[in-house]
Amino acid sequence: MNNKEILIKNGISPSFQRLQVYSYLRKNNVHPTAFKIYNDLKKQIPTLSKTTVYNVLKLLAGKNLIREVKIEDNELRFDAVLQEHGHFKCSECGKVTDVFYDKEFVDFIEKRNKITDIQFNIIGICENCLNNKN
Amino acid sequence: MNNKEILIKNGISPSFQRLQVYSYLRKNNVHPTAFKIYNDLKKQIPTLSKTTVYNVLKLLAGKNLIREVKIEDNELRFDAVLQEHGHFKCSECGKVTDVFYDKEFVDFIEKRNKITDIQFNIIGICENCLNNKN
DNA sequence: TCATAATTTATACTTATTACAATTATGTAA
DNA sequence: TTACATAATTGTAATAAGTATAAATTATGA
Repeated sequence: MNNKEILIKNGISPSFQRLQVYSYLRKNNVHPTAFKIYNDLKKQIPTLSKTTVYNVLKLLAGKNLIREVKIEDNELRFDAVLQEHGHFKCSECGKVTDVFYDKEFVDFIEKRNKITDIQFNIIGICENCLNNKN
Repeated sequence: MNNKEILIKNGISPSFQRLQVYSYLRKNNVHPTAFKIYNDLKKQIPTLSKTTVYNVLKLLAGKNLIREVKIEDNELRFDAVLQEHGHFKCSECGKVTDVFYDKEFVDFIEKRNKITDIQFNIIGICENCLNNKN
């Protein structure tokens, strides 16, 4: 199923801009901010508006096609990998990588509460940056 | 060791405002936002400035006496419970409660990377709100 | 008491996100 | 095809959290 079909299946009419934003997120799996998405896509779509990007992101997140990722203040990032996982952000190089964790204790919480979102973010310095320092 | 002594021990001169903010966080373990702290304390300290609250919070966080907790956009919350744990925020009543989790896989990550902060936030509907609905 | 440093305060600024109204595109019935 | 209704996009202005800055106040120590 391609990106266009996924949008349609989720009740989103696949306009050009929506398809571009969604495709960008699925291709560039780097947890970009809204501004980065806007900035990168503007090269291909010069008329693109920042509001559109925010609208589309909100729409996609509402349909659970992407996930909002909150790591640092003033930057909401987005992720098209839906499998349950956390994130590690290197405070040196800024890269955000995925961290997959055991579901056991999440299941425990889920027994009594209704979970709608999990944000698991680890901030630190990655192996690569640690080595480059010495 | 009382709050004043803790501040001194961590190299923070215990001014009235600093002591008030720190004591507030230790007493009111509800993960308040900076604005809530400011608003509540202003009743006792009418001259209190928002900037002071932000300054003190930053100072305390820098000395690891409190932890910044990022759960939803546009609201940075603060926590004086330093034991490693996550948070569950009920999207109905807004309450934030603590969730303690197994350290095993964090240790795994720590073997190769340097961890400076962990943000583990679960958003959902709490038992209480689920029951009240029916 | 006075000088100096530390702290607090008020104001202005930055920046991510949202609200809103105007414009443009799209799909359908005549 | 045309006209119209609806949906989508755009640009601008507003909102609000957090920060920078500098002035004012307070504390400290000789």
